[in-house]
Amino acid sequence: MANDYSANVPIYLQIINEIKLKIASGEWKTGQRILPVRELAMQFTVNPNTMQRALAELEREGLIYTERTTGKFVTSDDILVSNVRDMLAREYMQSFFSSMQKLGYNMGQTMKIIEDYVTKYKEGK
Amino acid sequence: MANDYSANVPIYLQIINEIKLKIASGEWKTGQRILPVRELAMQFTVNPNTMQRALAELEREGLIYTERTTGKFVTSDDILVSNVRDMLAREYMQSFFSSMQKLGYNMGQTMKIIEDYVTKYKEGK
Amino acid sequence: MANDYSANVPIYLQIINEIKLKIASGEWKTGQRILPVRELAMQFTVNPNTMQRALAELEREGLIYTERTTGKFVTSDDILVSNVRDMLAREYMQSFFSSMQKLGYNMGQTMKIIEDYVTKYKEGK
Amino acid sequence: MANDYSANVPIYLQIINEIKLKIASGEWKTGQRILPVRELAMQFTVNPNTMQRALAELEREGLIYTERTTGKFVTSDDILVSNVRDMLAREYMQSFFSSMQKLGYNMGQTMKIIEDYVTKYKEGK
DNA sequence: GTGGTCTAGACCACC
DNA sequence: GTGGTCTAGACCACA
Repeated sequence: MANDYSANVPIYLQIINEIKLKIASGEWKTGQRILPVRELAMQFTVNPNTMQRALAELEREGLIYTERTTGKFVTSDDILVSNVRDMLAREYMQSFFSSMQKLGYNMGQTMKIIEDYVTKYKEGK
Repeated sequence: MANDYSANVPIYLQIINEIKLKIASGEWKTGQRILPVRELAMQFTVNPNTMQRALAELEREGLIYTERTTGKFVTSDDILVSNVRDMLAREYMQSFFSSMQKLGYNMGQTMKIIEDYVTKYKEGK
Repeated sequence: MANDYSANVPIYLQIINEIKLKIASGEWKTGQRILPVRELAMQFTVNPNTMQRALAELEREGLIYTERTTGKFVTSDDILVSNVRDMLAREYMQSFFSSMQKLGYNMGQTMKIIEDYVTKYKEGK
Repeated sequence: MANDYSANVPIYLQIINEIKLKIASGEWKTGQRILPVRELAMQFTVNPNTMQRALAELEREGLIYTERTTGKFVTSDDILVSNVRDMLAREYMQSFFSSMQKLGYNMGQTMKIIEDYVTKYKEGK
C-alpha cells in the first residue's frame, strides 16, 4: 500500500495554484499590472523569495510576463487564459468523478445525484 | 511568521477519512471484524498510537464499535453507513460546484460541461 | 545604439552552462551519479541554493534526474545528450561565423582562413 | 566568499574591444577623424572618463593617434590595422576550435561539421 | 521603486 | 546523509 501522508505541499506551489485561479477566473484580468513582488509577498504573508519563485514559474508557463523595472503583468493572451480555465475545470470534474467512484457510485449514479442536487437547488432558490 | 498555508493535516485525520471512505464504499462491510490495531497500524505504516486515536474517533461517530476481548467491528447499522456515504457524496459535490463557481462557471454552465464530459466519456468507451 | 555593458551573467546560468558542457562532452557520463548538491556547491565555491537552482533547471531540461534521498544522476538518455552536444557545437559555430562577419570576412573568406589554419596546424604537428 | 565567476568585465575593456572591432572591420576607416570624446561617450552611453581611458589604451596600442588641437584620428597604418584584423580572426578561430575540443570534437570532426554547415547554408541560400 | 540574484542558515521528510 | 523548501537580509542594474 502506498503511503504518502501529505508531505506539506510547498507554499510556492500553493501560491501558484491560487494565482492561476485568480487569472483563470478573471479576478486578475488579462494585461493587468500586478502588485510588486514584495507587496504580493506581504499580502500572502510569505517571504519575497517564495513569491518570486511562484511568479517565475507562472512566467515560465506564460501566464505572466515581466517588463524590466516596470513590473509584472498578467498575460494578454486571452486564449491561453481560457485554456487554463478549461483545464482547471476539467481537473476539478475528473477529481470529483474519481472521488465518487471510490465511494462506489458509477457515472450514471453520479449523474443522477447531481441532477437531484441541481433540481433541489433550483427549487430552493 | 504566521501564515495560512496548510501546515500538515494531522495524520490521524487523514486516516479517519481513509477508513470512513472504506466503510462508506463497502470495502469494509457492515458488521465485519477489523484487523487488530497493531496490524492496521503496520498496514497504514503509521504509529499504533496514531491508529488508535483514529479508531477512537470513528468509534465516537458510531462507525466502529468495540467488543471487549474480541476486537473491533464495523458498525452493523446500514442506515448510518448509507447516511455517511450520502454525506460524503454531498460534500464532494458541493466542493466541486464551489470550485467551479470560483472559476466563474455558474451552475448551468457547470452542468453543460458535465454533460459534455459524460457524453464524450460514453463515446470514448 | 543599444547599450548593455554585460550585466553580470547570473552565476546559476554560468553553472548551468558549465555542467551542460560536462554532460555533453561526456566528462559526466550518462546515468552516472553526481556529487551531492552541497559538495558540488563547495566545488564550485557557490552557495548551495545557487547550485540547487542550477540543478533544478537542468532537471527541467531533462539532463539530470533526482532519486529521492539517494541523489541526483545524469540522464541515461544518450540521444538527448547527443542532441545537446550537437546544439552546443552549432551555437559555437554560428557565433564564430557571426564574429568573423563583423570583422568583414564573408563565409568563403572565413572558410579559406580556417583551411589555412588547419593546414598549418597539421604541418606543425 | 571568493569565487571565480565573472565579475563584470570593466566597461572600458568592453569599449576597447568594440572600437578595435570597428577599426579592424573598416567601419572606422584608417586616417579618419573620430568624434570628440564627449560625443563618443554619449554615443556609447558611458561616462566620458571611461571613454577617455579606453581611447588612451587604444592610443598606446597605436590604433589611434592624437593631434593636439585638432582631435583624435584612426591610425593611417593599414598594415597595423590588417594585422589587428588577422589577430582577432585568429583569436576567434582558436577560441572556436578550443570550445569544440572541450565538447569532444577533434579537428577533423570539427572540419566536417563546418563543411556540412556551409554546404547546407549555401543550399538554403 | 522595480525585478533579479545571491548568501547564510535553518528546518523538514525520507531511508 | 539525501534533496527540497523557506526565511531573512543584502546587493545590483535599470530608469
